[in-house]
Order: sequence, then structure tokens, then C-alpha cells
Amino acid sequence: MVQKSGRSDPSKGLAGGKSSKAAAKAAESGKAAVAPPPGAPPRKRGRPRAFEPEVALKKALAAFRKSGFSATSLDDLSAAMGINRPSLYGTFGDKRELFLKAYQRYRAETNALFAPALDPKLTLRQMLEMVYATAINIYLSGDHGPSGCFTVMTAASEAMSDPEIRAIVQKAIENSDRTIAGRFRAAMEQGELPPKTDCDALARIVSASIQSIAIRSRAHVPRAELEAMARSTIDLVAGPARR
Amino acid sequence: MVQKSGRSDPSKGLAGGKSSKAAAKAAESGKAAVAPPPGAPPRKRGRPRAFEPEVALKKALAAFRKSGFSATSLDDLSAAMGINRPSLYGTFGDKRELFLKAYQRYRAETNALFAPALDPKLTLRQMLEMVYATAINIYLSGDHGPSGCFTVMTAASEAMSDPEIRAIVQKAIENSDRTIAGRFRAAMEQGELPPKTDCDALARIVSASIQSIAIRSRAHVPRAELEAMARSTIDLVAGPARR
DNA sequence: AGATTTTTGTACCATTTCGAAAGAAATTCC
DNA sequence: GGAATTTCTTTCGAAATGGTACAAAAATCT
Repeated sequence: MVQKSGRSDPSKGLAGGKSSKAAAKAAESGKAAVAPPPGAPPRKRGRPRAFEPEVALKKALAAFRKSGFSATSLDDLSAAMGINRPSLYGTFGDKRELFLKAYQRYRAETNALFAPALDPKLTLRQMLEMVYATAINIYLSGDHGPSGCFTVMTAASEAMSDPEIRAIVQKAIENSDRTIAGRFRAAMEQGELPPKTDCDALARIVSASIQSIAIRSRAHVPRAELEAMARSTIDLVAGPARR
Repeated sequence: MVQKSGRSDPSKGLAGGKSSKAAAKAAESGKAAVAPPPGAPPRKRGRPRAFEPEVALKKALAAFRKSGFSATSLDDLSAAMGINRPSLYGTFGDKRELFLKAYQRYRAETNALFAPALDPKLTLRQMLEMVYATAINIYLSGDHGPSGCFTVMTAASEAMSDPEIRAIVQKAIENSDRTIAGRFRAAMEQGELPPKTDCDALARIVSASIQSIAIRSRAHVPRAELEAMARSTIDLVAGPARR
């Protein structure tokens, strides 16, 4: 007999009252709640959104990452994102669409985080060290324990039944392999590696070890062990450390 | 207005009639439906089971493997196992217990499949070849597409929220690392590897590549690529093939 | 100010899901 | 053959789930 009306959360009332005030203040005090882009405030016609889609999507991503697609209910999502179901549906579509959008956001976000490590001016070893450090930071992040890699853990689970998700997972894995292999080839051409090195094979090893780190992080393997694994893999594929 | 009574499946009637006949026949014709163990038929007192718990558990394992814990409903399980919910509940407990039992069965089953590869009489290279071949066969098996590794894909997803499952996943990963490392050390002591090889590091690489193969199999990476990945990893950790 | 448009908040619906109760069926023990 | 026991089948029910309808609210345009 637990009625839905039994919510004792006062935030809705506050939010309703605050949103109008916040928007009004935004125009004068400059502290916008919706963060209008620096130069272009062509506001739309109707009632303004009470949330920023970007941060809501970020919350959704965290929720999906925590429990996976099926175990994350729309109630969970709506609570985590701080918006109610109709708004969610209106902005992001149904649950699956939201999942896809969250996944795309994850890919863009992580690609951006890995970008500095792929600077061609770095040595192979420096690049690998940065890649592993970035990966470990991503996989160990999360307010509710290490959340692993979305591609490897969350999306790959759905890849079985959803061809579209599967295609994205394929692309993500392939992209990882290809990017790292390219970096290995560059290193080989610059004499950092012996001339006939099998760069594709080494790249797959690096990819695999990163995936394994994602899995292990989810099993709560301590950070030090993950870092040790990264170091030993680097030594194996890039030659032992010079001293 | 779809009533539950609308099942047009006649199997229940047949099953009911058949089970009595089958059991009766079993006693005389020797073709038992319940497969009494070779030497010990101390049948229990009440109505006999109409299913073999072992094969039902196998079906449950396949169902969980296909869709994961949350996305597999008790209806799915009951349909896949061929037994109805109350029997399922009475035999295996609730959904989570069934999941744990299925996972334990998976571990036992795969351990048995890997056992021949770990024969100490094999060379390191032979052992690795057998291990990868076994893994690929396991991960690509499944009536509904490649199902990957239960530990890596299915259980690791639940590991986030369920400490007991997490502990099993930890143990599974650690066991894999340790077993392979032991085999590497033996090879090193017998001169198959240079004296100061970092066996733990190599073992983790092998573990990681196997996990990556599981992930890739689920993304429908073709078998040939998985095998190529196995070969190149073997060459890397056990030295290139002798000819 | 009033019309228009977009979003929000509440309530609701149909279905699914997990779990359990109750009686029928099948077997062994006496 | 009858009592006891175990399992099977049917059915139910409470809660959760994904999704939606509808009116109030908050903004812009005229």
C-alpha cells in the first residue's frame, strides 16, 4: 500500500520556485543556472529547462555504469538525473536511446581524456605510461566504487542482444587497437623499436591489458596492482626501462 | 486483457501423462528419464522430480549468460529450464541463489575443460595453444551467438553491487593468474624460458589476452581474428615459434 | 496584457516481475 | 489398499517497471 504520493522530498517545490527566480537572476546577475553559451543566447520560446542536459546525461551515464542497462530503472535514472520521467523522455527519448546517448557521451569524454597521451611528440614509453594512468583513473572513478569501462563492462553486456550497441563496441575496440598500433608503428619507424616488430600484435596486447585492468578494477583489485600490471606490460612491449 | 490461462501449449498435459509412464518404464527398460546414478538408486519418498537438476541448471546458466542477471526474468528461466516457477524456487532458491549456483557450475565446468591443457608434461607452448583453443571454444559456444566468459561479462557486471559475486570473480581472476604463472615458473625452471623471466607479469598478460578474447567474442569478432590474437600473444610470451 | 509555445509536475495505465499459496498428482512406506 | 511425503500445476497478489495523458507553470512573441 505504498502510494507514489508518499514522496517527502521537498526539492520539487523548491526547484519550481527557484527555477523562475534563477532564470530571472541569470539575466541580470550573470550567474545563469542554465549556462547560456558565451556568445549566443537565442533562447527558445517556451518555458526554459530546469536542468542542463549535459549534466543530466552525465548523471545518467553514472547510473548506467553503476548497474547496467536492465538493472537501472527509469525511476533510478530520473532520481539520479534530478528530472522527472516525462522531461527525461521528452529530452532523451526512451530508455534505450538514453543509454545510447550516454554511451556516446562516454566515448567522447574518454577519447578526450586519452588525447593528450597520444601526442606524437611523446616517446612510446611516455605515451604508454600516460595511457595506462588515464585508463586507471577512469576505471577507478565513481562515487559508488570503481566503475570500470563502459564499453567493456556495460555495453558489451548489451551487445549480445542489441546489434547497434554491438556495432559501437566493435568500433570502440577496433579504434583502440588501431590508434595504439599506429603509435607503435611511428615508434618503430623512429627507431624506438626493432624494425620488424609486429605492431598490431603489440597493440592488441596493450588493448587487452587495458581491458583487463577495467575488469579487475570492477572486482576491486587495488590500484597498486593495476599499476603494477601496467608497468610490467609496458616493460614487455616497449622494452625494459632505461636507467 | 491477455489472460495467463491463454497458454495453448499442450506440453504440460503430455508431460504429466508421460512422466508417470516414463518413470514406470525406467524401472524395467533401463532408459531412465531421471538417470539414477549407476549404483545408488535410493529413491526418495515423494513424487519424483520431472527434471534433472543438472541439466536444468545448465539451461539456467545459458539463459543468464545470454542476457545477464537482471534482464533474465524468472519466466525466461522457467521457460528455458523447462520447469515452472515453484519447482525452480523449491530446488534452487530465489533468482540470486540460482545465479550463484549457475556461476559455480560454470566455474567447475570450465575448470574441467581447461584441465587437460595444464598437464605438466606439455611444453609451455603446447599448454598455451591448448588454453587459448579451449577458451575460444568456450566463448564462441552458445545457441544464440557467442556468449563470452561468464566471469568477465556476466558476473563482473553484478560484482559492483554484490560483494559475494565480487569475491568469486576475484577468486576466478586470481586463480587464472596463479595457475598460469605456476606453469610459467615450471617452464622457466626447465629452461624453456630465460632464468629471470617475470612469470607473474607474463601470466597476467596471458590472462588479460584471454579476457580480451572473451570481450571480443561477444562483440562478434570473427574466430580467425581471435585465433590470430592468441598466436601473436603466444609468440610474444613464449618466444617465436621454432621451426 | 494576452496568445503561443515549451517544459514541468502529478497522476495514471498496462504490463511484467518476483514470489507465494493451495490443491492435485505421483511416489514410497506400512 | 491407505497414509505419508514430495513434487507439480494452477492461480493469485503485491510491487515495480516502462511509458503516457493532462493540466499548471514559465518563458517569448505580438
